[in-house]
Amino acid sequence: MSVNNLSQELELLHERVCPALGDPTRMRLLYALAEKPCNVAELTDLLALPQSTVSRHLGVLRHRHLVHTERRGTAVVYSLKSKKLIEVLDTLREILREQIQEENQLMANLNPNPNLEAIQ
Amino acid sequence: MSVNNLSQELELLHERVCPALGDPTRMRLLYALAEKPCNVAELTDLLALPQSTVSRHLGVLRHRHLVHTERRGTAVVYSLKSKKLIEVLDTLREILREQIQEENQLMANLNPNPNLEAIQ
DNA sequence: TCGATTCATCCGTTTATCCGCATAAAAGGA
DNA sequence: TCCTTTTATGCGGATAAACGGATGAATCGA
Repeated sequence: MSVNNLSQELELLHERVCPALGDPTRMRLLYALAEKPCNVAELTDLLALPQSTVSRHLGVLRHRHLVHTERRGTAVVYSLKSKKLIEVLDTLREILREQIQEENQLMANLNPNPNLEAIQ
Repeated sequence: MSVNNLSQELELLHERVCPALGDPTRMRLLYALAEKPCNVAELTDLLALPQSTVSRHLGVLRHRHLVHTERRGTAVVYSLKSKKLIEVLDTLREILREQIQEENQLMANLNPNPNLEAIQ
């Protein structure tokens, strides 16, 4: 398979990689797996969500080859295939933090001393 | 505003940053703006899509404060607020390329000499 | 003030995604 | 073989997102 132009490559990216980042539950799963490999039951406990929900989200990651799976008896152990998704998530969190900081700055300028006003 | 735990932060990320990466048209817009600031008409030409479609996608980026806008007469010039989104996209493309390479490897193992077979 | 230009938004339609119960499928032990 | 444990999926309903034509809003020049 080859990718001929940017537009086509981004289409592929949207199908095959981006869905990993499109849901907060999947992001939590990725961070959990970055800590250590886990089976579905462990992840279900950790996230405190129904098993079918967790399995479905893991399926999204698995079908896109973003995680590795290994059967251990009746259990299936999931692990992260590449740390790069975590790098990406960390960078996105930096962007979020910069945004929030910028908002706070704006608020401070509009309302120089909110505490005093709230007290009095 | 403050973020107390990972789960909550990821929820915020999903609302405020991830939508930028959730659509191939928006990714194209981000790459276009990384080259140089553009107004909507220029982007509409570049992407060869209806103006309303382009404007709507720009709105998604603008409402999340991921791009800067400046009115120039009747035109509105959009520019990228941070290069970090481009870094993220580039890393995602690396992940995609690794995936594709891995698939090709698998194919090669299953079918050691596809060219010969195709010819003969 | 009146058109022309440029952009944002409204609207109805279509498509995609998420949820979780219920159930199927896979594996192991009795 | 039958039961238990663990995981994956079928299904229907709810929600969110994308699409693009039509229209509204902002700005400029005449």
